[in-house]
Amino acid sequence: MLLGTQVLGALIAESMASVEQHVTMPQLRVLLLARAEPPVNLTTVARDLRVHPSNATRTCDRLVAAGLLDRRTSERDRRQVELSLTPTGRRLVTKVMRHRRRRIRQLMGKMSAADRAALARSLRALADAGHPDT
Amino acid sequence: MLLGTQVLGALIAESMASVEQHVTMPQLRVLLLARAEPPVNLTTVARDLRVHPSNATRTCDRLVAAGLLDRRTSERDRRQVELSLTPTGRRLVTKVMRHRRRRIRQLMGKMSAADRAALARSLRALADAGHPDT
DNA sequence: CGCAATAATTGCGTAGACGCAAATGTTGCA
DNA sequence: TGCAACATTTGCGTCTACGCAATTATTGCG
Repeated sequence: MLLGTQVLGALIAESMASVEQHVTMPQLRVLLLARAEPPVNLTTVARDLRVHPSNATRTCDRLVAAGLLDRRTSERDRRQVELSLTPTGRRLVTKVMRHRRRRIRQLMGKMSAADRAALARSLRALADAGHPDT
Repeated sequence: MLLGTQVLGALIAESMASVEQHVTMPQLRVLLLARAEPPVNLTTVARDLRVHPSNATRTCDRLVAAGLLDRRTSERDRRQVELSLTPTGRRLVTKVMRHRRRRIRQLMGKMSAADRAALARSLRALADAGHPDT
């Protein structure tokens, strides 16, 4: 069990780290969050990353500066900001995910078709367990 | 598939990050490496972490300062160093792994027994695929 | 209206990770 | 022996992450 997560962990860490993608883990997490449920406000980001709001602000600063994230003040509540991906940001996330998918496929390629199918089923069950909503 | 890795990824990242354990990811990776095949030399660490040797040195500096790692010059080749865990370091790694095991068990607790068994089997197959030796 | 609560930002300080270049010590081979 | 190759370290500079305290802008309620 731990062995499996060891492999997956290393794999995910590697592709998530998005080595050549020029984004750090916290940055990628913000992008993923912004992609999942836009528009996101800063408090949500801070809560999700479990960091102080000031850090969330600065991480977003960098993403905005990098042209990956769009930050605008909300119409409904002008205290809040609305964060969403720019087209470039969307492309980058897609690229990172594709890279990750490729690595996973590469690893799984060494398994038998049956094992592969079983793994997919199991991970789906795990996903359902860990993320009941949606 | 990706969903599953998403869940596992978050989980692993969280427990690996070893939030309250006072070690960073690179540090933990060094400790795990040193535990897996001691004694490790610095070049190996640098290669494994894919960083410049100077960084490996400094990460080890911190671990030594923290009393988690033992660094001594090799007898056979006095250019090299031999890195190994101190008792404290060993205890810490054990603690981190136990924490991680607990989190995994907690998550898997929400799955049916059958799903759980299937997942364990699949991950073992994955581990074998990604790590044929041993 | 006035004021407390809320959202975000900014200034400030700290720590870790990282790369590069230069320096040091050690080994092994011509 | 002498020198090139190797292992590690040190000095230096940069970047990101992070927390805390103080500040600004905005909202909503008594």
